[in-house]
Amino acid sequence: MQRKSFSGMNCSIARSLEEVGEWWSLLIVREMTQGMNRFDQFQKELGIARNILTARLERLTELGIVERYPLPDRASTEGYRLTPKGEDLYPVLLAMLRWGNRYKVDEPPLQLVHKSCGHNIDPLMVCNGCKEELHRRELRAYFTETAW
Amino acid sequence: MQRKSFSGMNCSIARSLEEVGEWWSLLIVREMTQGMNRFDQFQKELGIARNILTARLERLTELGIVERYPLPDRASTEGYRLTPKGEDLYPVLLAMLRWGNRYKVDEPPLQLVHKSCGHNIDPLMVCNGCKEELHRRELRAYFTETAW
DNA sequence: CAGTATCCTCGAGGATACTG
DNA sequence: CAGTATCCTCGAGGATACTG
Repeated sequence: MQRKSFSGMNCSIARSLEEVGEWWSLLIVREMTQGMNRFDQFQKELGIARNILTARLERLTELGIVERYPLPDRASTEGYRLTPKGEDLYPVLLAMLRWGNRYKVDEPPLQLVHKSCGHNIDPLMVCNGCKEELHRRELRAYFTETAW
Repeated sequence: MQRKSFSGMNCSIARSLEEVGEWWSLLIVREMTQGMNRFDQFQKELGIARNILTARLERLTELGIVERYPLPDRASTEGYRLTPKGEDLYPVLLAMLRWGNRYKVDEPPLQLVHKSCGHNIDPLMVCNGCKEELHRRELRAYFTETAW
């Protein structure tokens, strides 16, 4: 990103985008949530250029979103997997999945099932206090009015 | 995006990124959730180049995320605001805000308050059925295993 | 104030051949 | 199989002067 530094923007969303707001990053993370863990799997699955994949994996590793680990079956190589920080991107993926499903009627939306309760999932963003769904007008920012 | 078409990817996340996965788009949407509605406000607030802002607003409008509307106070010009489709990006912003707050300890995280219950919010992604927080291992995709 | 027009930079991404 | 190396394209983004 050749944009001027956005770290000074004091905005968590801008900072998040700085780390994973680039196309392939989130898709790689998605693959990892699906259990993909090897270079060629990502490459084949996503159709990404090999050099770019190398660069993305390096960056995600630097940022602590991805880590290497020894593959149990194949002694020679290491796989990639999400760190806790990476796992924590799951809600972002869910939110995007939901939105994408909702506004792309041309393709059948993918339905997710919650194993523990059996429910078809429409992921909901709720307040951890009252468990009510969050809507933007019901929120107030704590320190400033406009900066997130 | 000069990537080959990702519409064939059959992945809601990819399709979402296709629409708003570009840096400025989500930040513009964020500004709109904060009530910003005029060209120069976005430009000044975000520090985005004017021609780029024009392009982004056009694209967001084409995609049905943003719409024009007559400004009540100033008769001559129209403002920009989110459509329902645009408003529905709110959970995505919340998920990113949460993640950004969580992993950027150097800056004081912005706290959100839920007006209706007074709680400090840590937005939670829950199952709409059982209201339990969603974790990736508890989900099963309905049609295919790997495609989201 | 809300853009449009012009010109420029540069990095993200692609393609592909090669290597331990 | 997991990359690295090379070379290339092109569009996103910036800066800035101008206009109704």
